Amino acid sequence: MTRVLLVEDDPQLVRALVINLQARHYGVDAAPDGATALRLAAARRPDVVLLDLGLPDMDGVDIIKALRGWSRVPILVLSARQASGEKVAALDAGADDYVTKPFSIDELLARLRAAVRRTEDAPHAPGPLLVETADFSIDLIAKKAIRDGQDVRLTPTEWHLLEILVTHPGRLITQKHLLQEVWGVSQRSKTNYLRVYMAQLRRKLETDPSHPRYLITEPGMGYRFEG
Amino acid sequence: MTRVLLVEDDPQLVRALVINLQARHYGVDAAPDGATALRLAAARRPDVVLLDLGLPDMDGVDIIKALRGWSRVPILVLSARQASGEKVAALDAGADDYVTKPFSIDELLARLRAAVRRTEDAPHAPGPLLVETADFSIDLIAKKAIRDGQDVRLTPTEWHLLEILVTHPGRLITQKHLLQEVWGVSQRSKTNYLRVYMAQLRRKLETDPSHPRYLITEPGMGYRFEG
DNA sequence: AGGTCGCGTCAGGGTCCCGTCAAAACCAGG
DNA sequence: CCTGGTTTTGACGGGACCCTGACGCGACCT
Repeated sequence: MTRVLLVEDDPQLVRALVINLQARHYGVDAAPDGATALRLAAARRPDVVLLDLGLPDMDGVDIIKALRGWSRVPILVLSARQASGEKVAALDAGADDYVTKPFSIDELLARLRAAVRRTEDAPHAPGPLLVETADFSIDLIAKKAIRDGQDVRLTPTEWHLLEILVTHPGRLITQKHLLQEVWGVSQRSKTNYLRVYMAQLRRKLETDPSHPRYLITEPGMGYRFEG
Repeated sequence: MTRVLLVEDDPQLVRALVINLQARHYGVDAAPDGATALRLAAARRPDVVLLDLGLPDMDGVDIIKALRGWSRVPILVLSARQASGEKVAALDAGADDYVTKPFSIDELLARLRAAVRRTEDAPHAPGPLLVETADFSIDLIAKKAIRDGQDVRLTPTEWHLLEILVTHPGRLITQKHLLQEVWGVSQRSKTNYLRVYMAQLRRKLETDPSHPRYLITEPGMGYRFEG
């Protein structure tokens, strides 16, 4: 059974959608706000997320980013905003689709089927929520790094960088990609950023920062996390 | 470079989109009708398809079905029809997204980025992503070479050269082509580059570098990778 | 048999890249 | 306005990488 996480604060709309979804044999969890949504997403591991952007407690784009930090679950955004700027922001933050209210229920269901179909075709194992090594462990949901039983304090930039690396274990990530993702620039002239922050991360996580075991440099190309 | 196949019969819209796409460094092929579209899709293997449903020669849904018969390339549908029935039919036939005209160009580009991003994360075999031999194996997406269970460290130039050879197994690659691709020069006077770097690669990958089994020299012509 | 051409090998030097440190600029909260 | 933490710079030393030229060898041609 396909499990849907419905994130929506309007009880009336929730009721209507739940009825429709259950009639099509989807399993539905509902969350009225962002905090609940993130908690449920981690606990229930839905196959697809329906996300209303107009939530009381959090900005919608932040929810998308938070989810994308550890999961690649398809995200369909529902919103009353028709402005293209909103759409672009949500899609670039990692959403898969954007439907403006009011929408046809048939269309929504078709878009939902399309999103689910894609993940069936390419059965990517759902990303781990906890990355563990012999020396430290990274909790992607709680956004915490733990080393020798102690919490390691990471700044937002450090975390963003680390997140990209550990969610693609073994993969080489090019400097261009990292700069684009974390700083929004793709100029090769600012590789100092990378050098400084990689040094920070190694100092905080590696047992021997000058001979890193996990955060590996590939000269001239980029960096890689070895698990 | 990301290659887009644009299927659209309105020359004015084609022109506008081509300009916008090329400005963002996409490679664009254009097809004015369904038959051309299918031929180009097979010949050029685009990374994403922009498909107008209102073509002169074929029904749009049939084009989607024909494509889906052999390819999972993301398909973004453009259409003037707002009726949800059309959308449902297109999406259920295998389309990934459906944008109604008139659309904001920014939104279209954002949806296109979203579609491309998905395939990057889960690369569904545009070729073999893992090249294996009896002595070593090459992981093309992680950019890693492994020999006897050990990681082999390759420099950017070495990797670039190796990548070209192993992605065309058995094929002879001319010196001119290799020089052009890796060093941007096609002068035959600099074949020393090739000699030096081929020697490096053999030393790192072959069990008997002076009698290579995989990285074969074709005297006077070029090199070939034997799988 | 001698010559030529193309290839493999090696080592040195110049250049670019990376790690490191520290100071300046920035920002949010009190 | 001040303060602590964070991000952005700049400078520097060491090492990795790329280019280059020289040499030897074998194949092929004459």
